[in-house]
Amino acid sequence: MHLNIKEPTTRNAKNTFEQIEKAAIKLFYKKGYHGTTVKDITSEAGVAAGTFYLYFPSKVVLYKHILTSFSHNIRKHIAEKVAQKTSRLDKEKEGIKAFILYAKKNPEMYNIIWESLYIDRELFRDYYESFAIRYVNGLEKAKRNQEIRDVDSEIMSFILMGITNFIGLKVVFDLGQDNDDIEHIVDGVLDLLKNGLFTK
Amino acid sequence: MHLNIKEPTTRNAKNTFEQIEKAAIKLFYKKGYHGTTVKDITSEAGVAAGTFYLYFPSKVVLYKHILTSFSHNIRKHIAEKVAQKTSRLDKEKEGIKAFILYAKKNPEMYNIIWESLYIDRELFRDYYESFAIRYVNGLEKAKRNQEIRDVDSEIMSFILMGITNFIGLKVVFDLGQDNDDIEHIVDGVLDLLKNGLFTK
DNA sequence: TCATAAACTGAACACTTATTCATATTATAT
DNA sequence: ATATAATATGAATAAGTGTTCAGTTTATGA
Repeated sequence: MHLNIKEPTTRNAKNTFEQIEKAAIKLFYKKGYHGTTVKDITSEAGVAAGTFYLYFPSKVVLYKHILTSFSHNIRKHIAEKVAQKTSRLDKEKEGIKAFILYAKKNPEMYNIIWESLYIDRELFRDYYESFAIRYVNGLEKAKRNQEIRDVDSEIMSFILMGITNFIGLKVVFDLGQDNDDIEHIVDGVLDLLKNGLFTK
Repeated sequence: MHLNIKEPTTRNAKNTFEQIEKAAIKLFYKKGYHGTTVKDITSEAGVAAGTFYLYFPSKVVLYKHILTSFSHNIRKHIAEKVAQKTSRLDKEKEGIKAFILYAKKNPEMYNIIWESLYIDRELFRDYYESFAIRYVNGLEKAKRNQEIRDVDSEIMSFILMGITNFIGLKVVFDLGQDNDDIEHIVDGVLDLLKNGLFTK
């Protein structure tokens, strides 16, 4: 996917570029993609409207650029954290924890990734489908090592993505209570993965 | 929440009203709220642009009306199905199944409910927070009956909502494979709730 | 120092779109 | 049958917004 973004060369230009990115992330989060005008972005960034088009050919390209960047960062962040652990249980725990902490620190991520469903449905599909594929690989490996039971990996990957996403949603939007005790929340998830929900 | 919708009285007017609703659901699903114009809706409904304003004071009010209606219907549908079962395990299974089947039959629901995050964040909050409260009540009762383990009900309710939502997402958007075998998918979820993920 | 390129400006343009309203048609009830 | 209310029309309006561009400022390198 070529976005035709003009990368800045000089230091000043790099700063302008970054100010525009930063302003857009802030505003897309706060007011959504459609609720944010190019004027809003350039004002927030402290530059003139025309400056926007020195770097980005259109508003939607800036959005895609930010989405791609977020998508990249969250994956990388989780992968790095998970790689430090050896057992699948520890990997799962670390992955969930990393996701939630990242979401808490970057609350914009949610709005921006989910909003892709209403801006470019293919991006949305790609994001979750490729995330799922990665997950399936990890689960298959764990199955071979007999660390996890003989589950349908693809279904399980969507289950696990659903859990982390909705727990993240709870934390980011502060739905319900006790959203500061991340350890407790992660333990709650791990408890289910270890012991199930029902009594025997 | 008063939407100031003018309910139609005569039979013909009722038909017009419904055509507008139907057209809007179709188009909001296909092109999103912002991608759909009032002209689009009235054309699809086969009426003139001005007719829209006989019934709805604005485009956003129509959206809220549809969202409220969907939100009502899905809850009622699940509640009815769940009420037929006695054990918590059967209730959970039936609830998940009902949600997925409803989502498959009404794929518009997803777009429309999730899009509320970008149209009226309070509606989004209310939807998930009240859904969670209902869930918590059910889980607390099951805990008292010792049908489920001593889990944090609120965390568990977001876990369960996340699972059903993302499994629904998979089915509706046909992500990955085997999205026609709903029984198999539901069994996959129940397997986790019964036995957890990890080997002992 | 000075020529050249890069970066920036902001008013103007072109287009879209939610909403209004004067007018016309259709249904209802007496 | 006819007055009245309900329903419908669609062109006009008014406001907003993504994008362009001619002109200006700033940085660079020889």
